[in-house]
Parts: sequence; structure tokens; C-alpha cells
Amino acid sequence: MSQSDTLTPLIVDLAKREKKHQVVCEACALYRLCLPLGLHRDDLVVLDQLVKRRQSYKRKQDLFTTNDTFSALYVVRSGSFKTTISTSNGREQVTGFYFPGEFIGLDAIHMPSYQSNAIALESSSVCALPFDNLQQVGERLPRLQIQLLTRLSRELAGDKSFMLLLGKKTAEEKLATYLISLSKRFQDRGFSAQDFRLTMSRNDIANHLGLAVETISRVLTKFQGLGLVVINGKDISLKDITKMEALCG
Amino acid sequence: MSQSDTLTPLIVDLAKREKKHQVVCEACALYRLCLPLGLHRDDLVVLDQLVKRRQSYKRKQDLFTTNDTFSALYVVRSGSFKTTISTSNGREQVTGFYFPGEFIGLDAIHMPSYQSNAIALESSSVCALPFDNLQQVGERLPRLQIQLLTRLSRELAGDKSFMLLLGKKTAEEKLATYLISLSKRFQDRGFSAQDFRLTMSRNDIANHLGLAVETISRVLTKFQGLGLVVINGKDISLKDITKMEALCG
DNA sequence: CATTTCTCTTGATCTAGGTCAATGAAATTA
DNA sequence: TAATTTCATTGACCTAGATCAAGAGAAATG
Repeated sequence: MSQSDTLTPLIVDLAKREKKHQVVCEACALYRLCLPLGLHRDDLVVLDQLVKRRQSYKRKQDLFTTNDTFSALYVVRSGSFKTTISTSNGREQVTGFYFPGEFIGLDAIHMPSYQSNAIALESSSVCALPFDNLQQVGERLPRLQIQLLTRLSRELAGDKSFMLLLGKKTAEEKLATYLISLSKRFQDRGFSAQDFRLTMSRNDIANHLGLAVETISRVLTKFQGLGLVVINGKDISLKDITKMEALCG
Repeated sequence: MSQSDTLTPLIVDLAKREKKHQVVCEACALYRLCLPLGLHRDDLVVLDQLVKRRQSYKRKQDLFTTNDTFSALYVVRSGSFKTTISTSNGREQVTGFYFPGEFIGLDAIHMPSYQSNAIALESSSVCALPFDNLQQVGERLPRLQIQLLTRLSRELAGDKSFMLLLGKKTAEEKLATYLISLSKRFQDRGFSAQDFRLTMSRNDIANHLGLAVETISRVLTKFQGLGLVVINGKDISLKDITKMEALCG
């Protein structure tokens, strides 16, 4: 519905571009960060036709939910998402936050259905890479597979170091590590490493880091007292990144 | 050195088998659990030649260490391994335990060097899948790549639910979840789901679960008091798996 | 634009599990 | 097989961070 609305003009646009030997992905602002990087021109044309662009989601809207049929991988185009999983008795863990150029759904590739919930934190959009036939796509685009393997591996490595955070770090170290990680990711995306907006709630941050909301508040207040950050609601400014890095443990 | 010692006769063996259109992997006891599953006959012959078999490691010996050049993925053939990562100031997190048929090193695929340390918990052996040219291997064996993608995705999903454990579960739930997870893995490997040996130390378990050794001891003692388990040093017997599953939260 | 509902902050109190200490049991080494 | 070292268990005590409570902003909703 909202999907086909936004998609129709793009398919036309896509056809036009192809005549001119242009490729939509090449024109995308995320090109440098996204999947196509490293693909050859021919591959890119194929990829370009596979991808469903610019599906929009508003704040709190689900991209997918645990047990939904696995149909596609998603790349964030704009905005941000969180993913969560739950215990049978209802406790929930925020397993990650996702920003433009990052993949959502990689943990479901082998499965008939998604393994987590993905929810928009603000008005956001994604590109969908349909995966009804992984085998076929893979044989057609081996380099795409290598890209996926790389992405998956990188996320795995990230999750391993997140285990170190959850298992071994103090509240202050956890929050410092989290802020530095956000800062780096924003910088990679061409935004300020110093000033950014926390699109997720304090509750989401707390949950993700294995802490209580109150602890997040207290530590942020403490960091502000130390002159490490200036906080204004959801906006944060890192005043001494070096010192903050030293606090990561 | 010890590697080529054990390898030489196997290469001869390999050549012999190939003349008879046999493939070493097919004869392996782990065949059902391991990588080749889903590969076609032709692929299997190629894979078979790539794999370096039966490298042996003794207790506490490193398979690799953080920053070693990434050269191969490993599949456990026998025994068991743990992987760890560390903070700059020396705190260590056990990020996983690996049993026969499981992959080690998947988090390093995109990297020039390994991202963690892998250490044998007992006398163990592995098959190595050299990865000096992922691109080339991938184009030659697209189905192998799909297998890898699947493995990686599965490990990622496992790590996400481990985050739930680390972030949201109590000491009892953590240990119950861990024991049930081991039980399932042993069962998948054709061993008893009820009686098995904890090849890792209490310290390793505690570290992995984000707890203190003393807590592991206390909870195990409590579980034994409840008649849920019988413990004899490193041997454990799950006396009521259903009840234990209910404790996982 | 008023109201209801979330979200954030701060303070007071509590507790799960950590730390410290001592002892015993295994395993390793000599 | 004794000696040394490492590993596991148990008890006593302590603390980081959770929980509870209350109020103040924001922001969604009618």
C-alpha cells in the first residue's frame, strides 16, 4: 500500500536510468557505506533491479516482528531502528540500534522467519533486498555474497565485543562505550562526531546496556558534571572525546 | 610442524580416495553437522582438497590469538575450545564454547586478523578451511558461501539471544539456560542430553555468563539440592530437563 | 490548548550477586 | 608420593546498581 505508492515512480525512474546506463544505487548518498561497494558495474545493474527502495516507516512502526516470514534483508536509508528479542515471560532485550547504511535482518538468513523485532525510532526509510531465493541470487552475484559475508562477520565481531560490555563493564564504562560507538558511527556517516541526537529513549539505552533507566540518568548527569558532555534532552554534545574514550575500560 | 606431520599421510589418503571417487568429508563422522552438507558432489571434491584435516591441539593451547593474521576458518573435529576477547586493561570475556562440527573464526572473515583468542579446553583437533582468497573460493563454490552465510547467521542469532541472557537474566536463569544449551548441543551431536562433561572450568562458565565463580558453585549446589542435577566434579547429570527448561526464564 | 500520558531526573532504600577469606579436593610437577 | 599449584566449595560481608517513590518536563491526543 504505502510501499507500492512510493515504489511506482521509482520503478519508472529506474527504467529511465537504465537506458542511460545509470544505476540508482550509484546515485545514492549512502553508496559509499552500503552494500554495492565492491560490486562490478554489471552486478550493480542486477542488484539495482532487485532492491525495493524507500519503504517508509513512522516512529514506533514495526519493520518486522519475531516469527514473521523472512522475506528480505533491509538497509536503513534514513532515520534509525532498534531490534529487540524477548524471553517467553515477556522480558525484552534491545539487541541493537541501526543507522543509515546498516543492515537489519542478518540474523534471520538461515531461518524461515525473523528472529527479532525491528522497530523504527523515528520517521525512517529502508531499502529491501528480497531474499526469497538466496541460492539463486548468490549464484548470480557471488560478489554480493561476499559483501553479505563481510557484513555478517562484522556484526558478529561487534556483538562479541558487546558481550564484553554486558558481562564485564561498569555502568560508567558501558555508557561511555556506547556514546563513543555512536560518535564513531555518526562520523563514518559524515555527521559530527561531537554533536548528535539520541533518537532512542533513555529506556532503550538502559535496556540495551543491561542497566536501569535511572542509572542512565545518573551517569549522564555525572558525565555532565565532569564536563565530559552537555545534554539537552535528546541532544548530546561530547566535549572531550579523548577523556570519554579513556572511560570505556 | 606437528601440522605437516599429521597431514602428510592424509594427503596421500586423499589422493587414493579421489581415484575411487571417494571424498574424505563424506566419510567423516561429523558429515551431517559440518560444512559440506548441502554441497553437490563436485563441490565436495573441491572442498575436500581445500581442507586441512586433523590439526591437533592440547589443553590450553592457542588455536589463534587476537591480531594473528586471519588465514583460515576452523571446524572443531574433536574436543572443545573457548574463545575470549579482552579490554585494553586486561579484563577478559569468554565469548563462546565450541564443540565438534562448530565453526571458529567466523567473526574475522572481513578482517586482516583474528578478533579473538581461541584456546583448546582439552586435547582437541580441527579441520582448517584456508581463506587466503575468499573471493576466489566463493566464485568457485557458491553453495559453500551459502553454507557459510547460514552458519554466520545462526551464530549471530545465538549471540543475540545470549545478549538477552547477559542483560536480563538472573544467575539461576543464566546457569539453567547454559546447561540446557549444552544439553541440546550434545544431543545434536549424538551424545546424551542428560549426562555430559563440563570440559570448561567453573571460572570459564562464570566468566561467560557474567557471574563470579562462587555464584556458579552456589547455584549448582542449589540445583543439586532441588534434585535437578547430580554433579561429580566436571561430570553433570540433568535429572529433570523439563524443570530445568522452566528455570531458563 | 488543555489534558492525559509518556519520559526523564533525583533521592531514599534495598538486594542480588560480588568480593574476601578459608578450606578442601584435584590435578600437575618434581 | 610428596609438594606445589590450580580449581571448587562454603561462609561472612559489602557494594554497584536495582527498585520504589515522587515530581517535573515533553509530547501525544482529543
